[in-house]
Amino acid sequence: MEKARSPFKTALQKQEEREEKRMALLHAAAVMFNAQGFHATSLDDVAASLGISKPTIYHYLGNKEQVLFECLTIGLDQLFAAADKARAEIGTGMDRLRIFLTNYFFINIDDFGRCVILSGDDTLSPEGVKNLRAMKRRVDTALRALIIEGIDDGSITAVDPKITAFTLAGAMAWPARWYSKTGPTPPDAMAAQIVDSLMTGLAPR
Amino acid sequence: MEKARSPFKTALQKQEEREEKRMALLHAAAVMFNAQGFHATSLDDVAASLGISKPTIYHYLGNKEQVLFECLTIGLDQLFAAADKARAEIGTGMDRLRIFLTNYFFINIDDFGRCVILSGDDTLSPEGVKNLRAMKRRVDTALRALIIEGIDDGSITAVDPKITAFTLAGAMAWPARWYSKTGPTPPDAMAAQIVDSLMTGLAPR
DNA sequence: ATTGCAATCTACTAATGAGTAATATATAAT
DNA sequence: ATTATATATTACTCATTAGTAGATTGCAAT
Repeated sequence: MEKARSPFKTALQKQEEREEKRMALLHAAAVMFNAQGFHATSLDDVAASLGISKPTIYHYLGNKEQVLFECLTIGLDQLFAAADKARAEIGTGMDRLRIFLTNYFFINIDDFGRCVILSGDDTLSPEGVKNLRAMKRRVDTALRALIIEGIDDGSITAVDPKITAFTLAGAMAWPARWYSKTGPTPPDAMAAQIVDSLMTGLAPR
Repeated sequence: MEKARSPFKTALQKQEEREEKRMALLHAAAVMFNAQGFHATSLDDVAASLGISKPTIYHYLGNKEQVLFECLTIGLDQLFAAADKARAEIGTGMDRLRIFLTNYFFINIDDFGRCVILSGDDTLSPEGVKNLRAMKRRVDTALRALIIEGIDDGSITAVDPKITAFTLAGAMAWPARWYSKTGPTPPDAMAAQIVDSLMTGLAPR
């Protein structure tokens, strides 16, 4: 027999509710940071957009910089997870690079990923910048590794991995600035077009 | 016989002095906007960096948004001039595209060009955004024209001009975020590497 | 001389927004 | 019952900063 639905919450449920609220706050903040920029967004506005008051944000997340830092961490974690997953895939280096870049695109046009691209390093404290840089470096390293593996197995033409990683990252980051999911070209199609175009450039000849 | 150097200035000299001061103000503002972001930079700070007071900025430039708008206009004018010049050059479409992109790089790592890339559209009033968009579109149009000319004369492989223009723009914009002129790789070398890498991708096969 | 204009300052205002203190309520634990 | 903890609020403080008013100085033209 099922337990009757009870209004009395278990510890686990409360934990989950808290986490859900935390995420809702972060998401609301990310959206507003992306739309208006970090400094132009007040925590009062973020709170108001969820129908709550500012101190509640402090209760769940701490100060404004921490809010941003959490958003960036989520975005970067997504990128890193995508890199890990792509690297574990079977296929040539180019195959796996294509998979990674496609997901890179999806993450970059998502709220937390956009945050990573749109926030300048300048917004954080020196401490925060250091942590952020380290996370970004991990993603860059993974990207380079994929390129190198492709060169080694002959699926990618001989290029400079470092420069190539930068140009690819730049090309993938740019859409965060202008692409709208609700525009004429749906995300899948846009990702395919951009990634195809880049892959053509990297194909052996 | 030469005129004696006189401390009494002609109208022209005064005009020039004014213009020089105006530019010095814009440059100082651009540098600080790039380093800390628009909203995190106060006009008091900009003024202080030149040893003057805030009202002087208002005397020369008007309000804060106008200061930014001027900076952006200068950067975009530089880009457009580079495009014009490249298009007037002789050589294949690819040759001219290479010339344009190389200069695009130099402009983008310069103070006013950086401003264009680092400032989100969000910072300006709706009016300003409209003007800015129009200027950006002109540059994008020129870039696409070069790509199309290259495809037509066979110096560039058949690609989608729109998508290619976006990926190129993204790849060229990215260095504004991380490249430092005083780092290990000098601007010329960095430009050459990046542009070469992109051109390889566009070469016919 | 006087009037006007350009450049610059000091000293304000008015608004905004980060962060906190004190408080209220509800639930959970003892 | 009582005490502690989590959630959320109102109502502040304090610092920052865009923008302005008004004064000052000096040069230039009449």
